[in-house]
Amino acid sequence: MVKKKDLSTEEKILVAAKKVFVENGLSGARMQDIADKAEINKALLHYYFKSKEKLFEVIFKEATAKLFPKINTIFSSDIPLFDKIRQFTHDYVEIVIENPYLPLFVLNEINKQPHAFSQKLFGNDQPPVHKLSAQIEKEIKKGLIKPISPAHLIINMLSMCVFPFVGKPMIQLVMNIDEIQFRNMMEQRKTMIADFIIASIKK
Amino acid sequence: MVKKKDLSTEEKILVAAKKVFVENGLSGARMQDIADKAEINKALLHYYFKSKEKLFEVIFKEATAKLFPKINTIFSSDIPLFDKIRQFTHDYVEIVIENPYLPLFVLNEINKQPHAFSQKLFGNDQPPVHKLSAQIEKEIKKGLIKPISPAHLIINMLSMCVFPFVGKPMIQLVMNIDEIQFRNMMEQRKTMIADFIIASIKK
DNA sequence: ATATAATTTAACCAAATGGTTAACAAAAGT
DNA sequence: ACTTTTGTTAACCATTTGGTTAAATTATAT
Repeated sequence: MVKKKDLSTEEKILVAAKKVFVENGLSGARMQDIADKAEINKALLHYYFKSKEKLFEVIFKEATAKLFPKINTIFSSDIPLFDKIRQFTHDYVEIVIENPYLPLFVLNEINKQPHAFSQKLFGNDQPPVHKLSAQIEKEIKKGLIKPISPAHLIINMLSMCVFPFVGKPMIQLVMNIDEIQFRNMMEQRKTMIADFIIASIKK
Repeated sequence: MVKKKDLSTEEKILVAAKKVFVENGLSGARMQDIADKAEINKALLHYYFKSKEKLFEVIFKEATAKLFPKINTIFSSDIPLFDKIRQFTHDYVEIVIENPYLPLFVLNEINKQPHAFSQKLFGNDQPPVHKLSAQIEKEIKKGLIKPISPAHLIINMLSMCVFPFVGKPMIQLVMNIDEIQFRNMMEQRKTMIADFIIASIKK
């Protein structure tokens, strides 16, 4: 457990802000709440980060920086399809296990301002789905996997990786499981998702 | 297109409130905004629904009433497993296509207050997963499908049904598709998800 | 030591926000 | 006709909230 006393004021603010923003969203977060959690005066927040929006942007960028580059890298890497599926699902679930509240937070904000976000995340580059899509198409043509729309396959994969975290409280409710059981299940999903997908598409 | 003039004041409020709450969440929604959209005075909101929270609760209940009872019914119905999977995924995707913004809205609020929500939704009854779980276990023992944890299978199914809507703007961004293309894909998923699952688990 | 820059705080402010009040209008009972 | 209930509004209020200011304290450089 890291004690806040060991951190610089700026770090303390970031730790506190992350928690408050992720729990409450942009509009639900209170600057006073962040200040209290960071054990500083509210004016200091504005001294370090000019406004609520500016502070939020820092937190949000940190969050997306964790969640997106990995997709990019693996999607466009040069390994065989099944390996790619195994690696992506494993690594992605691992990332999200370490940051279980980020997906819902990020998805919310993308929903609220898709345009602003698109530019920020991808700039002028094309998102990296095409390479993976092409790879899937090629495997189908070669007769190595069953026919399936690449878009759907990718959506399925992403869904099974991310959704359990977005729907965590609901899943815990419906399935009546506690934190530890949930965590264990997510650990299992690191390999289970790939097995499930590959079983479905391999000939 | 239904004109608001034809609706009673209460209905006008509900229509407006649903839109504002679903778009902005509880904390992000403004009572004035709802009043404006319903073309009434703000005080009337408090005349019909005592407070913001009360109004929210009505909207929220309406939303969950759409999303949850279906799960219940199908999960505990007495049809063969594959039929059940086909029916659930089809019906559920259909419901969510008609209400694409409800899942994110509902998941957010469950996240913010899981306890209050649990009681409201299920009361004292057990959630209805057990029957489906048992059915899956039985099929595995009979050797009709490959071994898989029922919990994971159910989570996978739910993920593929719901996530595309929760992550809609992100998916549109990453895959570079417009509203119509997205809608078409979701239509396809009514049958595709079941095919995908069954292909994975059948022997 | 002294001047300069970086941190930190208490007090304050304007705008936004949920909610109330009192008066008025329309509808429904009698 | 008139009394009561229901529906509607403008004006107002208290609180919350993001943000500012000016002064004080601490660290840093000269």
